[in-house]
Amino acid sequence: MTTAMNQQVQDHMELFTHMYPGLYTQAMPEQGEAKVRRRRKKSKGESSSGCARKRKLSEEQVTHLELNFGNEHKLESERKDKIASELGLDPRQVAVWFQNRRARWKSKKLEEEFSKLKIVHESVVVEKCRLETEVLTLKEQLSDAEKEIRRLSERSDGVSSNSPTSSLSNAVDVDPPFFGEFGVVDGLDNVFYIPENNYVSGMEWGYLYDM
DNA sequence: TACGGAACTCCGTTACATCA
DNA sequence: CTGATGTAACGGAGTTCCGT
Repeated sequence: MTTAMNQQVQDHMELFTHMYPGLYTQAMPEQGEAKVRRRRKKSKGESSSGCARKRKLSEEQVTHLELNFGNEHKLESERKDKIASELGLDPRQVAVWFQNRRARWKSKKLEEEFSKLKIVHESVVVEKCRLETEVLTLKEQLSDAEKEIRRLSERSDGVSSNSPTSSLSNAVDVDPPFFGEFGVVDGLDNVFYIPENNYVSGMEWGYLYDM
């Protein structure tokens, strides 16, 4: 359909609304009838049998409603009547539009919230994987370190005066261990290992020594 | 204070229009 | 023609407010 035709149809519809303001509410019961309302039934061929119905609001009406919705999502009675009279709609239509708009807004908001949470969840999963890998690596290193300690202590059994422990300890007192080396603070109970792929900054190194 | 009714909300659903 | 999608409108249940 062309734009001109669209405009023509819209104009026609607007005129129609002004001429028959009650048309779209004819199926709506009065407030007192609320409790005896029945489920709507299919109305096959209703539109083709001369009983014209306007299903879509005009662009102008929607724009005006959107503007009002942007200001305030809730709709007080006075405001509803005002908007309805401004747009030539039934107040009930305005109320229904706001209700549906709130529902759309809510579901959109939920979708956005879901997307955000999904991103956070994905990054947490990645971090968890990384930490699990790190734990495995550290366990391996710990096992190696324990083996090395055992080996050194076995060797030191014969040479007590010049033990590797004391020499390692002396080395630590002078220089921090290079990456991939063992360090010892206050004896064998505090042997630690600096992996080659682990960056330890000067500050962190200081904390290690403060332990 | 308790109660009933009007008027509102939300949720789920239905009916219809439109489009690919 | 048909299925998917968007949206106006409905039905029901719950809540709030107000008069009696």
